[in-house]
Amino acid sequence: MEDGTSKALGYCTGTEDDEVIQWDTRADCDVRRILDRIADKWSLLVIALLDRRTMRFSELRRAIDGVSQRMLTVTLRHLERDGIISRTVYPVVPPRVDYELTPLGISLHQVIKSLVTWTEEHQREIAAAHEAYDRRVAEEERELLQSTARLSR
Amino acid sequence: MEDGTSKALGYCTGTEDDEVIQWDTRADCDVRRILDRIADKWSLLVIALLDRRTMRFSELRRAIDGVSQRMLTVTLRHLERDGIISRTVYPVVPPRVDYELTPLGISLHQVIKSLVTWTEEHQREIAAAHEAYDRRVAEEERELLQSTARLSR
DNA sequence: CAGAATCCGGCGAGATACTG
DNA sequence: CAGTATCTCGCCGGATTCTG
Repeated sequence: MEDGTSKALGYCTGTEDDEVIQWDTRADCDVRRILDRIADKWSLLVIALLDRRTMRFSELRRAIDGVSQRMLTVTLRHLERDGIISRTVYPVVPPRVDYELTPLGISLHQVIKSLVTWTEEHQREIAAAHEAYDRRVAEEERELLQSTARLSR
Repeated sequence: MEDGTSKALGYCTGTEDDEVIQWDTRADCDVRRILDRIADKWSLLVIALLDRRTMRFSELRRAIDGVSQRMLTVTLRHLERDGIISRTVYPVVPPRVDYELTPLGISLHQVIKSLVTWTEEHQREIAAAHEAYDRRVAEEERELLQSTARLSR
């Protein structure tokens, strides 16, 4: 846990050449953490769901449907540690735990939204790029096969 | 390769309940791809570096310093397939390959920048959250140990 | 120089079983 | 209900070796 933090710091402070790079390599340590968090398979879903209201563990589990209880726990712990969500335990039987976005989490959600918007706006371009790329690769493969056949005859 | 795409599509279209979730689960397929890309350990660096100018393979390799040639290749292929960067091969000896951001890549870089900005603006809050969380966990651990000791005596 | 191919070690994620 | 604990297995990423 703590050694992960220290390792990240060491890695970042260990940048010996500050010639070309300006904001990215330095920001790497912090940016990477956040990016890894929001790019995490489940974090996005959790943040999106909690944007509407506070939810219980099993509620999230059912809503996401596909997440293992372990990964949901891990995800929630990470988000909590980052201050993105808050966790409230009610000392009742049966146990009840509520999760909700913190102000920090809400502001993060705004940024994420803009990213999602960008993606939605450009998904056709990306899909087209995929097609073009795959077609080009297939074409090159065919040419390669033909030239090989030409050599062997 | 291609089965990955079909699998992702199948996974996404396989959402049977459209009750609570609105933009995220549907966007999951496309958003996830982009997020996985920009959250990828090296993609960010590549995009940031290419923002300034076109670069050769070995230039990127040297600039990033820490990336293996394999991962750089994989990263570049992914970005190329997504239409984020373009790859230009010059048929000369020794071989020369230039990489540069496409218009799509440039626009993505803008969005990423805003995310980085958010991160930079909130890194202190996040660090504080980390400290608070770790302190709280340590505290609970201590209490647990004390109650255990109390029981055993 | 710019990769492709291969092998391999670590760890992240799933499944299962157990607790308060 | 809301988790922990443990085990296993897949695959991701690094190192190495080989081409055009």
